[in-house]
Amino acid sequence: MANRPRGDAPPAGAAFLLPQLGAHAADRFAERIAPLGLAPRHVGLLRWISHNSATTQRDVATAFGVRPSRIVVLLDELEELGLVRREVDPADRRNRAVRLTTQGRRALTRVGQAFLTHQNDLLSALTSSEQATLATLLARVAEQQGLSAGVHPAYRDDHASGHP
Amino acid sequence: MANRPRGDAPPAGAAFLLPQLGAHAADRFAERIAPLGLAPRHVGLLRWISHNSATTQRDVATAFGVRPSRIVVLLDELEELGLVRREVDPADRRNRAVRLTTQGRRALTRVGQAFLTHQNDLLSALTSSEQATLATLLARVAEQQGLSAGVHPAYRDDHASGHP
DNA sequence: TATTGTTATACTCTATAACTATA
DNA sequence: TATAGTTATAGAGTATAACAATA
Repeated sequence: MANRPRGDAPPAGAAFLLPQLGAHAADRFAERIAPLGLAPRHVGLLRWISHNSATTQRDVATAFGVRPSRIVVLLDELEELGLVRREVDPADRRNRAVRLTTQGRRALTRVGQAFLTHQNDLLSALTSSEQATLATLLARVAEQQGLSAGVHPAYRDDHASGHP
Repeated sequence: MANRPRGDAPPAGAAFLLPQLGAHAADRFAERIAPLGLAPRHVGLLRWISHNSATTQRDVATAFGVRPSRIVVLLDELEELGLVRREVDPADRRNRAVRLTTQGRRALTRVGQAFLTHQNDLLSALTSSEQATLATLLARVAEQQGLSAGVHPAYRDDHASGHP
């Protein structure tokens, strides 16, 4: 697929390679978890829920910096797969306590395995010490650019601040 | 925007950072060229046209591995901006010879400047020798993963092979 | 009949805003 | 009235397929 346009010396710097490789990595990972019925956008959410049992949807939305209605859709999909449960909070019936099901926990384990396989394959061109160097350099760039460490690009949102 | 979900030790390996930083880099570059009326998906096309004057749209589609109708839309946008011209080939009136206008050449220059600024900012956390190391490592990963050097992720397509 | 380019249609993902129910 | 969650609507971007013009 996609031959290289001939007759054009392409830039080979990191700034050009990053979007290319980033999209590639995301695609490969997506392929690996697709059989589980999951997409990358679900993974961060699953992880969050597994670590913050019974959070409210509002909390999730705030934590990821997205609108509540976005969370609704994602949770619908996860609930459809039986990986997540919404329970009305008896104390304040407006709140939903979101929890992982047993299936959800199992799915998260499989996602973790898929990620390790993916990682191995993606970086197989490099020795482990080179992989570490790469990770360090990327982490420094990420930090300087103000990227928060745990947030997957799938949760980008424009609403950022203020009024809905 | 998008706080880091608390209580969760995030993976910090290259495989996790790549999609995150790749998306970030793409977004930042997109912001820089947006004032020109351009998006990342236009850039590779502009560059191709500048190096292969009077190509046919079919050739472009083949080179980028996308369907011809995709090229139509992109060229419509570039023509709208006055950066590109389609000329009917008198020899075979089915073909359109695509050329950069003077404005198109100027735009491409500005895009190049924008890219340099972008690159400087994006990698400012690293020394130049570290930037070179990063580029080398990324290039090796890209090559092993079968990524062709000149193709921007904006041109990904699923049709890959065979029959339309 | 085969090929180039175009148009029309549909689908995915997400953002925005209106709405319901609780409080 | 204010807040949690939901539903409805709309928009961007792209894939797919039907189509017209030309060969």
